Amino acid sequence: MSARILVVDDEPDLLELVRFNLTQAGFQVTTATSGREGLEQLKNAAPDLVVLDLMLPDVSGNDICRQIRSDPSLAELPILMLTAKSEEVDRVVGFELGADDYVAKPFSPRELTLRVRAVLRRRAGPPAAGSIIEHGALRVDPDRHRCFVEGEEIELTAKEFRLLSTLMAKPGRVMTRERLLDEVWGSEITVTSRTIDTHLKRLREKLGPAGDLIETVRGVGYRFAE
Amino acid sequence: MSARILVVDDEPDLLELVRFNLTQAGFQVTTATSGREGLEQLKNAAPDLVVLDLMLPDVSGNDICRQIRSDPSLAELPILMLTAKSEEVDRVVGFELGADDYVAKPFSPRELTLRVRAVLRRRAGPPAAGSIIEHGALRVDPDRHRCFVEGEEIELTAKEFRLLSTLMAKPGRVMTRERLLDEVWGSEITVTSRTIDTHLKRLREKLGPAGDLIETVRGVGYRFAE
DNA sequence: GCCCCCCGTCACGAGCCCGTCACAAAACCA
DNA sequence: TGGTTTTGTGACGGGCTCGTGACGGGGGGC
Repeated sequence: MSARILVVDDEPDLLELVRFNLTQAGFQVTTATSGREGLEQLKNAAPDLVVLDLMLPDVSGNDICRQIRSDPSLAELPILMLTAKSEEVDRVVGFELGADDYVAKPFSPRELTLRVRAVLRRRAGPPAAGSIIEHGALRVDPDRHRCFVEGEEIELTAKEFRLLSTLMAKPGRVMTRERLLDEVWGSEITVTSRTIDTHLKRLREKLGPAGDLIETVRGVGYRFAE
Repeated sequence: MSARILVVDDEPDLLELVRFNLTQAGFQVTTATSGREGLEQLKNAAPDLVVLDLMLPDVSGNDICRQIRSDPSLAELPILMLTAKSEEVDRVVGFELGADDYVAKPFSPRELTLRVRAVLRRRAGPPAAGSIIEHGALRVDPDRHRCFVEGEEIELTAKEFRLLSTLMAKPGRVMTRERLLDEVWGSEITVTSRTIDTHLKRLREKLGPAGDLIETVRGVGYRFAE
């Protein structure tokens, strides 16, 4: 019933922290302290999700990510990346590496648990249809980190993508700026709420005509059209 | 309305700094200069959140953390840790013991306030079960921030919407102007009670025939028809 | 080292929401 | 019926909110 999670990190303290919290949250957790060890375990018994530190001494998180994605039996395995700097996230969740989501250090245990659950939930969806969210001419594929407008791919940055996904997850429902800060920025909330405006402007710009689907509710927040 | 926060720190300067900024941000702040004193206050009157220095002379922040978490009546109390060093170890220890977030010294007042708010927000959970309120031809959907009269959408401003929602929440019950000021305007009571009249006029206007559902109770206030 | 991209901030401007005022209307009281 | 109090209403100015363009910093790729 409960999902099995492999955590790979070379720092014993951090590893223990993650293990402790995910166990508390009801997951079956196994650990590895190096990339090599992690890959070994993956071959023996594939878990339902991998939490992977980007910075590892021997095999980097990048390499592991790539190896997982290129192995047919593991290609669909959800990956949650731990990154030291939030600037790295573009590569991580972009085309290059194909992680499902990321959590920037330092993170709170609660946030980690939430994101693990979110990724598992997405993956657990109807296997054929995947977890693609589609509204009007807009199509978003969280697993692949891709976005299409009328079939044409739009390249979004990590923040833009999360912002759009969050809004589209509950169509018609107003999200306050505070709420968006929680969901998109997570624990790294050192930004003005006005920052959202800027990202939204860029997002609308990139989406072109479909940008109108994101509605402004003055004095309240933003809403994705139903 | 505004959350109560207990700040525990042995450094008077820092304590004052935190107290000042959180007070400015609209919180009710109480302070303690030692772990023992902090625990004492916790037992007397539990706040909504504790800001806790990890390094305290008598009882360490860790111990307080542990004691809070092991006390059933306090187990859910959000804790924000202040750590002197941003090293991983502090973070790990704090989190493992159940702190909700941490702020590394030196920190900016803004960051502290932001994190306090974020923790409180997360603990508060989703802002009420947004059930649709419906009476007669009028339908109000707080989640979507939408209002319909006989199926046709009426565009309301933020204040108008809150005013209508408040009145509709208790149909048949008279709301005094003071009450409405509290509920709709909240802490910013810098408004004449006559302002309500104007908003109500505009609201009735927009609602058209359904505007009659808002009844005036002379000398008392307003009431939504049953 | 250089350039590019992403991100966060700021300043400016437009639009409109909001609050107030003054006056009209209505209700209450004698 | 007249005076008083309370509420409705129209108009107006200020200020808040949001959109937008520009800028700088920081990191990675080349």
